[in-house]
Amino acid sequence: MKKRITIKDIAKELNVHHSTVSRALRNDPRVNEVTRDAVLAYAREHEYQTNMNAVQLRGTSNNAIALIVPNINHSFFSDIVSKLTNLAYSKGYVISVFQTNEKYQQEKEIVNTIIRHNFAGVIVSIAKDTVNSDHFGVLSKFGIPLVFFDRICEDVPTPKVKINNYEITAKATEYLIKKGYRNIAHLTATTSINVFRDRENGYLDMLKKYGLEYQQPIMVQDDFSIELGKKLLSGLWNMPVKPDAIISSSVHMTVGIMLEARKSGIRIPEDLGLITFGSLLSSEIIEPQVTCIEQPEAEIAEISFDLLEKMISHEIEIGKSIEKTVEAEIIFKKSC
Amino acid sequence: MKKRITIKDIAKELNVHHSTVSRALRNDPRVNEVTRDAVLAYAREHEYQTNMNAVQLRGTSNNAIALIVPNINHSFFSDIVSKLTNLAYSKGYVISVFQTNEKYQQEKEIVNTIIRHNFAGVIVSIAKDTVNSDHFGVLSKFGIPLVFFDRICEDVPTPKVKINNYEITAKATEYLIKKGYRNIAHLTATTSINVFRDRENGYLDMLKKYGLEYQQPIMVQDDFSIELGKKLLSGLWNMPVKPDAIISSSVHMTVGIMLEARKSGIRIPEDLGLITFGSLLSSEIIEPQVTCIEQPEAEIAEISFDLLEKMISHEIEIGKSIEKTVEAEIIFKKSC
DNA sequence: CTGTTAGCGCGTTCAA
DNA sequence: TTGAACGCGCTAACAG
Repeated sequence: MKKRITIKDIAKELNVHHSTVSRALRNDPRVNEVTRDAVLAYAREHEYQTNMNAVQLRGTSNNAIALIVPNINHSFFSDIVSKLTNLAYSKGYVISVFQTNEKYQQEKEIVNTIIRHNFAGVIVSIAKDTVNSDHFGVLSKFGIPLVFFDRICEDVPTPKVKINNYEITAKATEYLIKKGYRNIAHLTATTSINVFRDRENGYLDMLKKYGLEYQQPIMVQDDFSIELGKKLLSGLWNMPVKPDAIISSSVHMTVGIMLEARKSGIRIPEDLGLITFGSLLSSEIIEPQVTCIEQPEAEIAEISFDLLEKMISHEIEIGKSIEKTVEAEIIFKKSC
Repeated sequence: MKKRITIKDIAKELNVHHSTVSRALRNDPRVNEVTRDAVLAYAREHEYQTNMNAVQLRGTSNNAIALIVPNINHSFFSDIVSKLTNLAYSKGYVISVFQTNEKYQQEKEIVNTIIRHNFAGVIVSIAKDTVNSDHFGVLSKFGIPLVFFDRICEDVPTPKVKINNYEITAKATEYLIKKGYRNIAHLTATTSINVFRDRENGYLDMLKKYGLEYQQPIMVQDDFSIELGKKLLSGLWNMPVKPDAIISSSVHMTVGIMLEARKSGIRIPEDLGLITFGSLLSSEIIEPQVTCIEQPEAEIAEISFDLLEKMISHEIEIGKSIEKTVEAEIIFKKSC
C-alpha cells in the first residue's frame, strides 16, 4: 500500500512549488507551458488523483448527489435510480444510491452520513417507517438542497414531485364500479405516508360517491410480498362477504393474489376483478393480463433532477416549497 | 444557508479550546465530566455534525463502501445491492451504489470518483463494455480494497467471487439433450466477459461431448431486452434449420422469446425447449413455467462483503488473489 | 484535566 | 510566471 501521491510530491520531484503544480493541474493560464506540460505528464504517469477531502474541506463544491430510496429491488425505485443515474452522469454529477430498507433509523443515519460528507444535494423517497421529518429539516440547516419524490414529508419546505395517487385510484375504483363490481377491496400501506393515504382517500371517496356499502381498506404493515398477497386474498375469501374486486398497491402482492386465486379456483376477472399499481417485466405473458397503473418513472426522474440542479445552482432557494404532480396512467387489460 | 457549525464554534461559545471539544465529542476519558456534558449538550442542541472531509484528510478511515454494478434495474443486481446494503449496515458501514450503465467510460469515472473520495473499499461487477482493467489496478495503488463478483477482471490480482457458469450451462445443455432436444441455441453476450465466455464454453463443450452438429452461439451486443428476445427468436425461426431449444442468458430476452413464440404459434416445450438464467418475480404465474438457473444472490453478497471486510481490516492483504465459486442451481419447470 | 502546536492536501491570496 | 504563507476542520503529540 503505497502512500497516495499529492501535489507536494509532484512539486518536489519537479523542483517547483506545490502551488504551481496546483495551478498547472487546473489549467490556470498563468503558468508556463513547459512547466504545465511537465506537471500534467508527471501526474498522468503517476496516476495522480485529487484528494476531494482536501478540496471540499476548503469549501469548494462537490459533484456527488445522494439518492435515498426505501428499496432498490422494487421496479419503481430501481427504474428511477437507473434513470437518475444516467441523467446525472450526462450533466457531470455522480449519483450515490442509499437504501433505507424502509427503516426510519437507517434513513436517519444515511442523512447524517450525507451531511458529514458534504454531498451537493439529496433526492429522497421516504421509508414507510418514517413518521418524523426532523432529520430532513437538518439538511436545509446545512445548506444541502433536498428534493422529495413520490413518498414525501409534507411538512418539510422543499421541492416535491408527487404522483396523482388520489385521482388515479379514484379513477380505477370508478372503472371497477362501472364494470359492475360492487365489493371492492383496497390493499395498500400505512396512511402515514402521503402515497398510501392519497390512494386510500381516492378509493373511499369513490365508494361514497356511488353509495357503495362494502368497504375493505387494508393497510398492511409488513413489506409488500408475494406471500402477503396470498395470505390477504385467502383471508378476504373467508369473510362473510367476499370482495369481487381488488386494487393492489404492489405488484408483489398482486402476484401473490393471482397465485392464490389460481390455487383456489377463483377466476379472474369473472369472480375477482384486479387492478394493480406498477407493472411486471413479464406482464404481457401472464394470463389474464393485469390492468395496471403505470407511474411515469422517467418524468419523475427528470423533474426531480431538474429541481435539484436548480437548487444547487441557486436558481431555487433552499427551503422553498414547490409542488409538481405527474400523472399516472391506467393500462387497461383483461383482469377486470 | 447558515454556515455549518464546527468544533471551534462550540469551543468559542463554551470558552474552552477546540481540542477539548474534539476530545469531548469522542468521549475521550481525559475530559472533565462537566465540560464534556456541556459540549455534548451544545452539540446536540445545534445539530453539530463532524466534517468527514477534515477527518479523512487526516488519514483516518471511512465507513463508506462503494458498490459498482452495470445496471440497477436488473433483478440479479438489485437483489445483491439490496442484500449488501443491509449486511453492510449491520456492520456499521454505509453502501453507496454506482451504476455504470454497462459503459466502460462511466465505470472509469466512477472509479476515479471513488479514489478521490477515499472510500473504504469497493465491490464491483464490471460493465459489458469493459475490456481494459487498468482503472481497477489503480485502486490497489491507492490502497483501496477491491472485490469482484460475478463479472470479473481475470487479470487484476484481488479477491473474486464467481458463479459456476461453465458447469451449470453444461448441465443445462445436457439436460436438454437428454430430453431429446438436438438443435440447441445459446443466447448470451460478449465473450470478453468471463460470465458469458464460461457459459458459452459450457454449452459448446457439451454439444461436442454428445457429437451434436447444430451449433448456434449468439453473442448479442445490445442490452438484453424483451424486444431483442422477440427479434432473435423470429430470426432463428427463419433460418433453414430451426432450433428446437434455447438457453437464454437473460430473463428479459426470455420474456421476449415467449411473447414471440406465442404470437407465431410456437409451442413451448413441444416445438421449443427453454431454459433461462435468472428468475421472474411472476415466474410462478407464467404458463408454461420456465426452467431457470437461479444464482445465489444472498451468498454472493455475503462472501463478497466478508472478503472486503477482511481486506479493510488487513486480514487479507491488498493485491492477493482469492477465488471463491458459488453454485447456481437449475429449477426444473415445464418449459423443456 | 486542558491548552498549544502542528499538519493532513489543496487552492487562494499577496508578493516578488 | 512563480513562490510563500495561510486556512479550511479536525486530531494527535506534547506540554503544562
